[in-house]
Amino acid sequence: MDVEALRTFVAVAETGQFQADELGISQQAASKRIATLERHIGVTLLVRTSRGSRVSLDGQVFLPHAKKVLAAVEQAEQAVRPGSRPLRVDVLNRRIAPAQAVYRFYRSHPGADLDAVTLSQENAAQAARAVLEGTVDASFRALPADQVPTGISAERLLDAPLELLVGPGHPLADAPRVGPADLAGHRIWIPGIRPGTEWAAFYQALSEAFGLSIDALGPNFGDEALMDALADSAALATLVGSGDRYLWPQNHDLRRIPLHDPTPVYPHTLLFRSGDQHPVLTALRDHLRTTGPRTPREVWTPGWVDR
Amino acid sequence: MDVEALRTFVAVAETGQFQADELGISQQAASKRIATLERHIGVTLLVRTSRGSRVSLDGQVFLPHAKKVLAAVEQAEQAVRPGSRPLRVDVLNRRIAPAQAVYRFYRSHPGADLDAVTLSQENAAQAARAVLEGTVDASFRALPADQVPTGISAERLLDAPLELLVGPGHPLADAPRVGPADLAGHRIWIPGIRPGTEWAAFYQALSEAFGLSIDALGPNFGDEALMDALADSAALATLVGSGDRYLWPQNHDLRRIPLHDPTPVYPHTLLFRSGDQHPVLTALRDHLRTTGPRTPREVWTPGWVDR
DNA sequence: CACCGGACACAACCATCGGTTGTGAAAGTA
DNA sequence: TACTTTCACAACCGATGGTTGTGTCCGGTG
Repeated sequence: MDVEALRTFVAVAETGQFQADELGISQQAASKRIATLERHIGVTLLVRTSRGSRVSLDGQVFLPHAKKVLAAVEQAEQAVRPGSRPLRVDVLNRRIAPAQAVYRFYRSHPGADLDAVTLSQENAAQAARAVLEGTVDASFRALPADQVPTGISAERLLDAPLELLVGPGHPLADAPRVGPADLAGHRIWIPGIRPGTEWAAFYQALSEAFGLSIDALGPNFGDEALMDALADSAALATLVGSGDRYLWPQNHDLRRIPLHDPTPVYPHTLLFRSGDQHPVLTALRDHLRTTGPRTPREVWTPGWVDR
Repeated sequence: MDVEALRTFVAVAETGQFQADELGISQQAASKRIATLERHIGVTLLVRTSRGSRVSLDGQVFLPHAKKVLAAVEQAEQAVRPGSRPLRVDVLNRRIAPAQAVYRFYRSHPGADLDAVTLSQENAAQAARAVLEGTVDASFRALPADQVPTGISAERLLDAPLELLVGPGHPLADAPRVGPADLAGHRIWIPGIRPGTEWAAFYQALSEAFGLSIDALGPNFGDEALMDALADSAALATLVGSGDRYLWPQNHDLRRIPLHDPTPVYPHTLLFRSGDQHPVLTALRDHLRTTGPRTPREVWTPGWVDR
């Protein structure tokens, strides 16, 4: 049974003629459609005269059923219409740049139907699978363009500049700005980075590019422990995103020192299903493209990042 | 939205794979169907893996709606399925042969869902229109084959032999059998036949064929009045179908005298919508074809009757 | 009474669609 | 590594469903 034929039948039944102007098909096509429908269900639905058509008795029985089918179809389409449910965005971690960017987007789009979740996937490949399966609609990751699975689109929408975070006793504590190469010889500790993740790859590339010694291994005993260690050490430093909200460097007299010439940036990339029509997703991408903190200054990213 | 695609989606969702064996289509066809459906509604319904498919979150939302559409379609088809309502047969008049034939059919088919109605249409053309419009499903009439409207089928299924009905004083009252030609010169009165009807045409043809004087005009004052007149008259006669149930010739000592050589028969023809699939209609036609009182003897019918 | 116009069906034609078979890629398994 | 399973893509092709053109029916009209 063809849904379009039902639509045609309802229209003809209501207008009384096959002149289906608003149907967008010719009278002959409407005639064939309904003839096919009648042949399919085995009864005559319309009484044709030379001055129009009326519904037969069987047609009168069939009409409300046809309308019910059409209503069910409409409801089914409505139920999954893009935008009918909140957009689920994986922001990785509520402290870092993606979460704050999504929050700014939400502030500037008050009606946006949006859930920010933290999925805690191991790595970008698992996050991509979660996106593919619909667990979330989008996820902020950093993924080389040639590793994006089929069915997933990746857009680099958020560059997070890195800053050096040191305690008051560190030799660079009072420098107004630091170049990445200046960090050579200093010990940089970034706990909680698990091997095999894109974070590990990023810091690996960074250390190779500038001859740094970045210690990205070891368990993470919590931000407080890290900050305590930084505050007490004259040799230890770490790297954080310029927008990361740590509570609170001030409490420990920690210093954020911007990196320049070039500025290493972490290339947050939004993964989403190719062709996803969700209006909030579209708006979020537009927002990030136009208002994101992409800096015009010279930046450094790993070689495996596009552009 | 294609209903078949919904059916396919439900099957795939339940089996977990595109091996749509019971769908009667190939795996590739199922894949294309669902891809088209997904493109149409704008969301991904299934998560494809190399070992089957699972429904995505959107698919889980969509699935019950799809089932509802299919149920509505099934109900719509059920509502007008041939046989879902009683067959309405116009028997013209409960006294004459068609009504009795339908009654015999009903007796031999106890479960048959059947309404016998008397439509009181003026003539066969109007009855045909009523059939076409679905007011009744079938009507017993006598209609030349070349006057059957398009969309109507006509089957001559019931031959009603005529008998002479006379009072005890009539010259032919004691004849065991009479030939039509023997009636020439006798006055035959058949009240209640309106001009323009197929009955008038039948008696007109009969009178011309055998040189009879049939008075078919005049109002019908009721069967009782006719029988009273017959009982009292030595010159008056009328013609009745051999199966017609008049109450009661015996009361007036009326005589039924069969006509032979040839036997004029009234060719009751069943009009019904071409292609009507109603099982009771099919059974009724079969019944009449096999058990009807079609006589092998020599019969007379008007020239405009087929065969 | 002949003509006209509205409405539907039929015929011919054609693009699109939805099916098939054949093949390839991905991923789990022996 | 080789094999199996499963789904997607490509090529092909007949059926489907659209179009235009035309015919018929029938009621209204000059």
